[in-house]
Amino acid sequence: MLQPQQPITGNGPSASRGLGLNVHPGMHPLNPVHPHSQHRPDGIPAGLEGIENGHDNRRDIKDILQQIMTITDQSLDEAQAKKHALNCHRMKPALFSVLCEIKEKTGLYMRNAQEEEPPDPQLVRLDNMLLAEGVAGPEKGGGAAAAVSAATSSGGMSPDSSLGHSDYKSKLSQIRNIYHTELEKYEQACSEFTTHVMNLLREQSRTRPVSPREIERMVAIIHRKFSSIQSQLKQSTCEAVMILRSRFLDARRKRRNFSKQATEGLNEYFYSHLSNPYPSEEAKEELAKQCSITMSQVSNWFGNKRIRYKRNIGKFQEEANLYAMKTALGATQSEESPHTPNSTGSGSFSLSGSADCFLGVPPMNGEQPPYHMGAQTNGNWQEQNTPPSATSPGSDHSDNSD
DNA sequence: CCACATGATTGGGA
DNA sequence: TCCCAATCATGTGG
Repeated sequence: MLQPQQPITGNGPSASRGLGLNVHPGMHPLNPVHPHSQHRPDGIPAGLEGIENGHDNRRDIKDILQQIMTITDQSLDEAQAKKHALNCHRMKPALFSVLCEIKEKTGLYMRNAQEEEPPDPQLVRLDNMLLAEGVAGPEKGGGAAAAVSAATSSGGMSPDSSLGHSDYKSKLSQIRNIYHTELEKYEQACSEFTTHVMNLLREQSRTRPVSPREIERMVAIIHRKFSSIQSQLKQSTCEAVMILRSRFLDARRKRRNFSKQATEGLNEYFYSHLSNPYPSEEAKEELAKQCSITMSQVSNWFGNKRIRYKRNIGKFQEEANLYAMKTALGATQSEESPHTPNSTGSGSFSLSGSADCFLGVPPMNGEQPPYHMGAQTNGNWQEQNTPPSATSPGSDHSDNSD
């Protein structure tokens, strides 16, 4: 493609002697001038004897540039050879100084002002989450276990769910392993690529000015690129963990009925405070402790209970009677009831409790509802929506609204 | 498998 | 923030 009329395989001595930095003042890196301005005939070095004017000089440089530009089109061997030839070319120092000049003029040196990259908040979030889940960070095994135990304790699950735990843990460690191998791969690729680029730059620094700062900057750019890939890995790992979590730990999906004692305790409270079945914070806490469930579960339970009781009082008559009897028995047998006072401000729980229940529980059979729960429930908490009596065909609590 | 029970979630209101 | 009401999703008994 290019036909150099002159041997580009200039020998070392001729190169250093020819266009040596000290020969052509215009080419001195410390005092660079534009390449096209170097046409002084008296500056012609020994290597260019035979060429009389600057016109040929320009041709010379043009040739070199062309060779450089086309070097990528050639095969590796070819390019390698050409590279070597160019490196030894007598005009190389001149080119170098010109490049220095261009670089200085275009201010490339200065462009590294912004190098403090702010930490990506998204990445930080992912890192934190992976750390919290026990995927990232040191192998402590505490992450998964802690998460599981937290979920269990809050769910009030029975120990039989430990089966799910081991499954969860093994799946999590699987994710963890994949994550770490991938991460390692990325890191290795990153460092390989970095060293490669650094070597390249170092080599290029022979022909063009490359400051260490530039190398640093390039390394930083490479790291940024790789870290964006890494953040994708982290993102997908997070997603996998979330899916795993939701599958194994989502309380809703893994709903467990409360234990019999827990339900009993809750029902006891409910029916003994039927007039105002809204446990205070302290009462909820107490119930939660007593039933080994969380406070929000207590709240949920009471919310569900109230609405379902209200919706179909007839259906709950029997249950109400049962608990009324229970509390009544407890109250009569021991004046001091074992559980804590309610905090509804209604004074002594035992009294109010039994009162609540007794008021509306005359007979023992819940079949006929001759008594009206609504009557004794002075609280208006259930008076509003009795209209849809369709749900309770058997119960005649239609008049409980008064 | 079906119907019902039940704990949890959600959206709106006060 | 609590509660209600509706709804979801699972548990359970027949």
